[in-house]
Amino acid sequence: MQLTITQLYQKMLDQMGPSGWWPADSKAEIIIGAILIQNTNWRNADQALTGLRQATQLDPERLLALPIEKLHDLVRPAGFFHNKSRALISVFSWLQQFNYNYPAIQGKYGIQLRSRLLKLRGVGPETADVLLTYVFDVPTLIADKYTRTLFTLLGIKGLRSYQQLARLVTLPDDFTPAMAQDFHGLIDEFGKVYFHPLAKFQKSFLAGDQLVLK
DNA sequence: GGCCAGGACACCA
DNA sequence: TGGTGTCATGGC
Repeated sequence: MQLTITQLYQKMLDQMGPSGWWPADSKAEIIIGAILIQNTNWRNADQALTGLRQATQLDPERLLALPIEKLHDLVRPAGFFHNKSRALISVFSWLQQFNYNYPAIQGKYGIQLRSRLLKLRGVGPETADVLLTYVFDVPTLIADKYTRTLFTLLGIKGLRSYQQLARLVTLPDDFTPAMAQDFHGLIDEFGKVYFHPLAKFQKSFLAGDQLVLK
């Protein structure tokens, strides 16, 4: 059957229940997790997150106070430890200027917030959208690999890159932050089950569905 | 032992 | 704008 974005979200929610994403106890933990998970599996990222929690309680000030060698050692299990350590320092140093007042930052930058986030070292399109959605409560479609795979299987063509999907699709105006957060969680949870291997999609509750963009 | 996992960036045409 | 190589780790 034909589904709009909103109907797709509703169907996934009905079938799967709320995703509970992003699983974290604080904004800082979401930010750290979003950086550690870049091109890495969650097992590796979680190892690094656990180490950082023991060392800093995931407190930004304590993280920024770590000697660089110590930070490298803690981030190492997540891979790309040079890049990710630098990204953590870049993001939290910036946030520190605003005393980690997330609503104030969102208010200051408004719709320019995404482009501001993209200037931070180690923050690309996907991480920026994750931060917008889960840290700043700005509903955003996170056009990651799972989302592109799912949308492609639902009949949308030309989604080879992040930008291609991000340009093509934006969330409907009636999407609340909670809905956008849950939607991304549902897509990734779905992907982990049904895209290994790809053929399993044909046995899923979305088999045969087509996505219509407006 | 090769392959992959919820990217970002520099460099090139 | 779009394509390619590089950055690192741990589990399967």
